[in-house]
Amino acid sequence: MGDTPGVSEPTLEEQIAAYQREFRDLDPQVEKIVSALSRLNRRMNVAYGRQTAALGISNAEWEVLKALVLAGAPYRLGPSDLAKRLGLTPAAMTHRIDRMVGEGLVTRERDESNRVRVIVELTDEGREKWLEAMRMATVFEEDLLQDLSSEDRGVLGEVLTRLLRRVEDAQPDAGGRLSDLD
Amino acid sequence: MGDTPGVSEPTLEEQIAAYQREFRDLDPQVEKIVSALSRLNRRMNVAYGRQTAALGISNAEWEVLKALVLAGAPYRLGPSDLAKRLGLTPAAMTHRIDRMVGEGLVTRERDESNRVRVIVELTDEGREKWLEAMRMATVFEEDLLQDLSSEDRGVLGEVLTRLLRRVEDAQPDAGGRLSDLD
DNA sequence: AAGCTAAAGTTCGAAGTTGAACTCTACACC
DNA sequence: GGTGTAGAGTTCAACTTCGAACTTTAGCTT
Repeated sequence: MGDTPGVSEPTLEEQIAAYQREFRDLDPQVEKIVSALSRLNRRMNVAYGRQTAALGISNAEWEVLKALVLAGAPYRLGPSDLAKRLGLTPAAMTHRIDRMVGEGLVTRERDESNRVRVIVELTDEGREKWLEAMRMATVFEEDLLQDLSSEDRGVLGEVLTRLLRRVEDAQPDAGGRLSDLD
Repeated sequence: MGDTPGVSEPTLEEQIAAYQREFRDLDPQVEKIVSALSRLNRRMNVAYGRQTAALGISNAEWEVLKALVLAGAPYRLGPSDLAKRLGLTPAAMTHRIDRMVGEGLVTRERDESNRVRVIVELTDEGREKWLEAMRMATVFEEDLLQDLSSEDRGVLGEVLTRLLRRVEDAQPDAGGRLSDLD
């Protein structure tokens, strides 16, 4: 097998060098930021995935739990609201809720004051799962940022929010699905 | 229908405030960084998705084109290598390549020197698509970072790579799928 | 009041992904 | 040289998602 050298994923530095070779007018500074961001995000999702799996749920389900908790007590939202917040189609939301009802994480009932609507509500078990996931997540996040001084953290948070505001203004979620795509 | 107030996605600030309400020992500084990162990434993927869609390809296909270009001339990789780099199962890779062969973006042929292997190679059309996507992406990225001074960009790039190194060390891709999950 | 229109959810079929089983080739060992 | 083992890639069934069609209810309009 002396044929193919160790063809593993290129490092960030190799990747940037390769892009510059193939695409002359590339700003390496910009590329570094964008690529690091994207890789970092992927790794973080993997980490979250391992943690939620340890709790017997999926990242997808964790997203639903988070949205419900964020809504505040009594932790209720309609399927459409949930779908909007998670960037899913209503169809996908229907199935996701089916599953989670089956697992006892949420309940689904018709809104008697407006019978077109459905209310999805967090169960105690769902809330408990969220809490455990949250505990694990914060440990991981704290570890991730361990090497950053408090000032660095402040600056990083500021810069990222600045960038976020810029995309959000350019992309006012109008109309469009916020599908994840990656 | 004056019943449900405008239940739209909470802003980053609202989200952090809500989490603090529900989970006492949450570091708002950490949460801000992590949430901004994740939202930013989602928005960026939406933006890339619109651009690649304008070229008649998907983000998924763009990822394959990128991996092949990164491999350097003659732009060849095996399905397993591709799968590893993209964080997909070999099964998914098979189907993805099927599609892309049908669209003329890549070719697939057996490696005559080792007939177990398959070589996926970028076509000229595939390379051209990559180039156009790259041009659009860099315009978007430059616009995204427009408000950041060169020093800010440098610092941001450094900090992000530092974080990336930290997760990569803790998570040496060993064994595990690098599935995206969100 | 009858009918229109809009909105909420669900159902259905097509597309993409996954994990597991399977096939085929290359290489090592006795 | 035959057998075994490991690796590459594909096939298959189950699951998740999407887009579009559809059902049901609420609120308008005349």
